[in-house]
Amino acid sequence: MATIYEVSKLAGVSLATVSRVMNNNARVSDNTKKKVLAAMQTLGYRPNAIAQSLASNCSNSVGILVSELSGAFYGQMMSGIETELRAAGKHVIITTGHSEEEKEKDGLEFLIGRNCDAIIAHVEAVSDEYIVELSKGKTPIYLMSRHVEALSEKCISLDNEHGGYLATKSLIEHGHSKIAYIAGPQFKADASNRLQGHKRALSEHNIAFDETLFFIGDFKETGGSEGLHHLLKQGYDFTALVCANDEMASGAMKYAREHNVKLPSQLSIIGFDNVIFANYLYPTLTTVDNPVNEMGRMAAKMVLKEIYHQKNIEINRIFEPTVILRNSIKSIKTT
Amino acid sequence: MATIYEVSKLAGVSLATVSRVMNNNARVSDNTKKKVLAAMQTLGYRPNAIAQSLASNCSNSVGILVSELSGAFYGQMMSGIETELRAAGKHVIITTGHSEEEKEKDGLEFLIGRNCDAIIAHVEAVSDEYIVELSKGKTPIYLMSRHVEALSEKCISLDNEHGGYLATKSLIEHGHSKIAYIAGPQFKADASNRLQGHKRALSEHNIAFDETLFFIGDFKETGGSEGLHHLLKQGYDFTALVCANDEMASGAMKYAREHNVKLPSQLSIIGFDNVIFANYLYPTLTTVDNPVNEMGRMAAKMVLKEIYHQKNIEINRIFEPTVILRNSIKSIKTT
DNA sequence: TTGTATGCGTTATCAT
DNA sequence: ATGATAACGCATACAA
Repeated sequence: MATIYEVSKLAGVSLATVSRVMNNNARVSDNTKKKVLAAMQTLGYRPNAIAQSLASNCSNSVGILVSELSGAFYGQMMSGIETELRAAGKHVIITTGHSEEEKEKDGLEFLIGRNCDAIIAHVEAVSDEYIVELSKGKTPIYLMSRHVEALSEKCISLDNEHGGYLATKSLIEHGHSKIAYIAGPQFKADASNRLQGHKRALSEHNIAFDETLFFIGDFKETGGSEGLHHLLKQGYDFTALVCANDEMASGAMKYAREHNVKLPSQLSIIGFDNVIFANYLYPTLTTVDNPVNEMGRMAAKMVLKEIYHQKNIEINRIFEPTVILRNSIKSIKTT
Repeated sequence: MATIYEVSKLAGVSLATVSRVMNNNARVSDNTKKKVLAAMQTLGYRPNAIAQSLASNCSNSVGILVSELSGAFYGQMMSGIETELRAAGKHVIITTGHSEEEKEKDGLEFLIGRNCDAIIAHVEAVSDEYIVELSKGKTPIYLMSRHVEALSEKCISLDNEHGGYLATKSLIEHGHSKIAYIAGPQFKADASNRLQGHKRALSEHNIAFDETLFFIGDFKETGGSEGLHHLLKQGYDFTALVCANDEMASGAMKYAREHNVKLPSQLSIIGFDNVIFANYLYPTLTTVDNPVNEMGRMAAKMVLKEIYHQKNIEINRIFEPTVILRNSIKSIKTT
């Protein structure tokens, strides 16, 4: 690996001059510039980003922390962030938190230690206080899908409560009143907010929340199948099911088919997130759109504007969920 | 951000001593160790990974390059790599190549510039020569799903040709002989190898390859629906369809349903990759298992063994595809 | 066991 | 316009 020193020697100039042509921020005569460029070429010189970062205290890279690297939801989010940043010549350093407090902290600190110019995090296990404390450091932290009051201008979130409300309301408007619910892990704010919305829709239509029609899953396919298994085993009847995300909905749909529950004639299902494959399930899944990809792009735009000082960027911090009607809900006659 | 210098001052020792307790590789008296630890505590000291990396020429992090951050395939791969590495206390720096030569090079050089101890890459657009050249640098490069002769001991790959062969053979064994094929982008080695396998299975059973039953898609859902649209439009008849990956299979399945082609009675479909949701489609998708997650883990193990010198690790560089029989293939009578 | 001094590859602040 | 030289925060060979 050639260093800037070797380049300077070959070009017959000083270190400083080489550095100048690299960052072309200062005047360098065309002649010497040419010599330096040539030297770089023949040596196959590549700047050492680490050294640049240490000296300039700027890494031109932003850290991303997500819970998992797999899963359509996180994929869309990362993809949105990266697309926008990459277009601006910035790089992304991704790591994971696995929804565990220690790992999230570890990941966050790793990112800070790597001198990221900013961090975009989707954290679920660490406390608000911890985040606020960390935000006092030199690395700005932006939060995805989470609202922390003290950091509200750095938070991008979906109105999950409203989404949960819409999902259940949609079922009610199709004539359903016996509605089961498979929730996500309640320590996740997304999950608990969606559930709150569900309860609001219920009470607004004078339907009592029924504990026996309720199950807490893991936000994965298995959570959906286990949930439906549990609900069916109870023997209580219900005509509709809300799943707090699409993965669980797909698991429930599969379980239903395997146990001869006709979809949607015997059971209507609505999911949440509108991940890509929701549209490829059978029946195609009616769900609540969660524009994660756009939210990711927006997070990226925020750091582009606030950290890298790009102009003419419109910011929007709250995203609204919308119901995507497909074929997994059947209308039933109201008596 | 407190530095090692401030810690040393507060603890009343030298820089070197602080450094020693951090890396606890040299003997330090319990007493002074305690003092240093205490000083770190009260200052909330966090080592600057950048500086460590510059000084030690080791970053304890490995770079990953994938084409896309979204998509079940890449998700499984990244996840496998990260799981294994994280368990060993190493971090991962992920970036993308978007299947474009310039971006892949850019990503690779970014990773090298960040001083990664090794790189695990899934590159599709850069040439073998470029990779070989890059491998002569100080950063070892491991290749996922790609075989480069000169670097064969650093390549982890699936026998895609065999997989393609198995897929078509499976259809043939179910009595099909009119078999259409929706391929992936042919500049991708995976895609072209799978196609080769398909042709081999065909010729082995004396079935001529028919250009009219062939379409090249984009490895995404849209490729599958466009492909089936194209094939159906031709008016030629076929009873079975091989899709070079599951996303395209799901797209084709959706298109089939929308155009009243009964699955699997009128059309049998087999996919490739066995991504998670293949098991949640309807009918559940018969496909060729591509153990990307395990392959990711294996790549991680290779760097753990060869770069970080961990012992007792078994290495396996070639993975075999297997057919996962589900419900998307119908047996038909052979005349 | 502990401290001193030097180097890692850049950027940046001075001069010239 | 260009060249010395001091940071940047840490690791490490060498001394003590």
